[in-house]
Amino acid sequence: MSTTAESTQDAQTALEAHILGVVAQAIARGAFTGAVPGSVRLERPKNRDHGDYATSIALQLAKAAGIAPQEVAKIIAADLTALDAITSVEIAGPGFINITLNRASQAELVRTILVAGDKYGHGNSLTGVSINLEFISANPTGPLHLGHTRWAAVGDALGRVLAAAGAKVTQEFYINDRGNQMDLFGASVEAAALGLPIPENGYQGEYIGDLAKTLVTQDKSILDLAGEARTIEFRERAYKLQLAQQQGVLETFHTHFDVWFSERTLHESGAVEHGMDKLRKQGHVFELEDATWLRTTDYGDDKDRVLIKSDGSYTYFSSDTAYYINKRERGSDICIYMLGADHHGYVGRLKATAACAGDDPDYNVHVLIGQLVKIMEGGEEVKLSKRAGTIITLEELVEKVGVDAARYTLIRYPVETPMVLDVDILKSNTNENPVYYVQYAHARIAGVLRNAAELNISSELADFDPAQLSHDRENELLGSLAQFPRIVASAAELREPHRVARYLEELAGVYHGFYADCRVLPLGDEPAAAVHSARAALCAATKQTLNNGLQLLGVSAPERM
RNA sequence: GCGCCUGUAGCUCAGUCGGAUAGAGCACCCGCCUUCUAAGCGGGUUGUCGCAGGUUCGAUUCCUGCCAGGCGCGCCA
Repeated sequence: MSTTAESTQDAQTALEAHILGVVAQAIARGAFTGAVPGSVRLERPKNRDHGDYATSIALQLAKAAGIAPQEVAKIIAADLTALDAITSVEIAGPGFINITLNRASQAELVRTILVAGDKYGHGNSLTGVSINLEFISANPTGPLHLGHTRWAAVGDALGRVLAAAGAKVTQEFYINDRGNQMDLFGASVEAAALGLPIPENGYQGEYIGDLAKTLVTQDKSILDLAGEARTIEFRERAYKLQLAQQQGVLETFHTHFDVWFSERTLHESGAVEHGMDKLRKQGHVFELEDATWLRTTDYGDDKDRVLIKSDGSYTYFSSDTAYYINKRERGSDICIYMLGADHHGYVGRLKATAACAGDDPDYNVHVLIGQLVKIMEGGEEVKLSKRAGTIITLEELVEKVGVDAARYTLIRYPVETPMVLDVDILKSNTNENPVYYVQYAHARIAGVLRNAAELNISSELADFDPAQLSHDRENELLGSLAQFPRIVASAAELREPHRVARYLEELAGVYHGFYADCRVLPLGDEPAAAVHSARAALCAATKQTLNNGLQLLGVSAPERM
């Protein structure tokens, strides 16, 4: 194996390729019969007695070979031992091949990590792919609530993960600033300002009164207007205020958007007509009972969808289709939608819309459906209701538990998990939150490295001797650090940023174990030795990896706690 | 009725292409600070992986059916 940084960075991949070569050779020379597999997968055994890596390839090949899996394993194992980086190869159980690597060669990973710095873990599996990531997309008619908050955290983290995998990511918020809801919103604020009852189905929250007050305080002359002009003015000004409020809250939540896309502009710019032309040319638009429809049933939707109602007005769906086409024309290869479970019925029509536009719905459209978040408080489920005033806003959650804990807690579960947040635990017992476990590991290392610097213990690569790292705990830590790049790659590929959080918890645990058993700095009058520098460098590499991982989640990596 | 999601320890939940004795945190019990952060470490207790079949060397994982819970099926947005 070469000693370049690149091949070291993914020693596992190199080893997998090597084993595949060995298998291919064995089959070629007739050691056993069968087809050469497409790939060989190594896994990290749960039990450390099973070596650093294990593969079940012999079990898979045994049937075609017509001999016992153990025999196949023996043939493969015999050729593997020739590799320098491999210390031992053992056959265990029904035919697993367990591989133990040379510790010094594994320790070279420290060099890889420190050279890569904040790029460690980044890859190129999505290089050249342009991804539009749309999430939250709330009406600008009120504060962001808990459902939005889950997407704010997960969406932003996913964007970071996709970018780390090499994709060109556009994080986008679609502002639903058109239609009945906006009108009701404006009328509600107007009514509040005038001291009139809120219109039927209008917005009831306290914030409506606050908005009204703010608007009147800002400019009393708005009350001099009359009729429709006044209603419109309230709507427009309240819209601006509410949107700015959402934007401000998201900024403090470290959730970034590259594009704030207004639904209105789709109509004003002619994008809706343009989109419809395109669909018409593809031959999927038809007229029925004075309405204009898109034949989404051509592509698996349960029913066709109306684009233009019989009264001549456009449906929300028409905006959606135009928006999709617009995204694609702006250069996005893949459009990711993050929707709540109450919108899962949209998947079919979104995919069908893409197909109607001539795209491949399996590639160009990816819809993530997030289950709703349940809230427990005082041992009871809090029913979220705008009318009853029991919605929990993003702002409130952050006030209660802080940005880091809120983001981390929401990110660490797969979105299809209907999660239950116990506000009491988050409020009263924040130490139990795993985010502190991970952050503490980072802060602990920072402390060690500060002390190392005072003692003139180098954690620099120039003084790094990989042969010093041979303790089981060091080896375990190196093994865990080595996983990071493929964790990031799989999180990106599967669109599951929670994998990064779970990995960080594991890494932090492994570090804490190392810390307990391996003294990094010299004790008392003990002279500084090479092992201290090596361990300090290992600490620096771990700190870098934790930092990179937390960065992907948008959670801070504190130097002190 | 049709469709999507979920069902794993007392609680909250991990467990991508099927792998070895199914894991973590919390909770409970017992140890560990006269030197690098005890927000930590080590040990112990806790399971019909919803139920029943099927596929195979092997199923928590894949397939089918059923049960339970959540959500959705507008010329609303």
